[in-house]
Amino acid sequence: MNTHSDSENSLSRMEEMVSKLRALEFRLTPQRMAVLEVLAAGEGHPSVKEVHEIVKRKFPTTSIATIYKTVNLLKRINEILEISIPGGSKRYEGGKPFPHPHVICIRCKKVIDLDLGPLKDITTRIADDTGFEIRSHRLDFFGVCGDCKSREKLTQKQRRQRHDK
Amino acid sequence: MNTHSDSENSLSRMEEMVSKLRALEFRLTPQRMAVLEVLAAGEGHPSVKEVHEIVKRKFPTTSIATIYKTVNLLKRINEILEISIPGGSKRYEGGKPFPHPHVICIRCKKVIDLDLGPLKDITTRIADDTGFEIRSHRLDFFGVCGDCKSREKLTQKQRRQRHDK
DNA sequence: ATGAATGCAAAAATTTTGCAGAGAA
DNA sequence: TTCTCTGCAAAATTTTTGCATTCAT
Repeated sequence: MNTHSDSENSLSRMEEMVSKLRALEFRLTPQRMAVLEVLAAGEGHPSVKEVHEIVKRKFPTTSIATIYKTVNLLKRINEILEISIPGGSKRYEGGKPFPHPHVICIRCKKVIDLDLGPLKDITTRIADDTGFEIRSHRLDFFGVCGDCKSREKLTQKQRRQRHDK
Repeated sequence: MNTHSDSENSLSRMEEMVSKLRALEFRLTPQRMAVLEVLAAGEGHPSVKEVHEIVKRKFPTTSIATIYKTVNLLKRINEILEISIPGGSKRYEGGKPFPHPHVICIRCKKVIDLDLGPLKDITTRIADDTGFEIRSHRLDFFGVCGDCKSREKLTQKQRRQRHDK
């Protein structure tokens, strides 16, 4: 683990986000800062609802519309990454706002970052082949995480026992 | 192009889907068959709404709920692939019901299939690294297609002219 | 002071669900 | 005949939008 560089990272992500907003002359309201803090912390991959819950602890009157507006703003200026989860709501990631692969549990919707090399070669080839101007990509793997696998085995065992009776 | 093998492909996809449904003892209603036909044809990547439009031509009273139910059934038994489009509704593909890469236009939401090799090696490594049992993946590239690029250039030119006046 | 952001409520958009009746097996 | 599927309407989700008010700059 590397807690030190993690907090360094969140600090700098916070600074980066704030600079970008300032540079583009967006206003730094308390609610907006609170959203930034949640996403810059880089802990997990929260949904809008989860961000809202956390922000409301500090500013209880914060509306979900404000969270949506802020998250969409941050997405538009490429300061957060949006991850769509089949069968779940969208998740947001401020720690690494560039495309990178994930592993997603189809049971508990847990999201884990992966670190493969960049797909630059493939991207270039695809641009050449299709005439698209490629701007981003997503590479996500879906499966069942260790925890949910154990739970499934338990359930199977229970089911078998029930049948055996 | 290869129209012959295309229609062969849709024929066999249709047969495959029907067999699968029969094997699992689902009923082959006219509405269900119509949905199958649309998706087995493998033309494009229609949304539920688009499938509904087409099915209604033959069976005008078909409800959108039936389309949702059928599409979700086909997804569950792995006979169609679901593609989530950021800023758009989900799309479905019956021609190639296994994970494969796409290029998606972020302007007009056009979807094009790609044919890269399988990601088997990567998948195995990820399973080993994360303890996940990997069941599927998605690899999609986002960009602006040739058509939309031309349109954007036109708009830019118009904008420039307006400013130059 | 000025214009942008907030909060609220209403509206959209998408998908799911319950249930009575129709129809495939 | 039986049990699944359909169609309809209602509900649940998720996200967007309009507008008066507040507030950052």
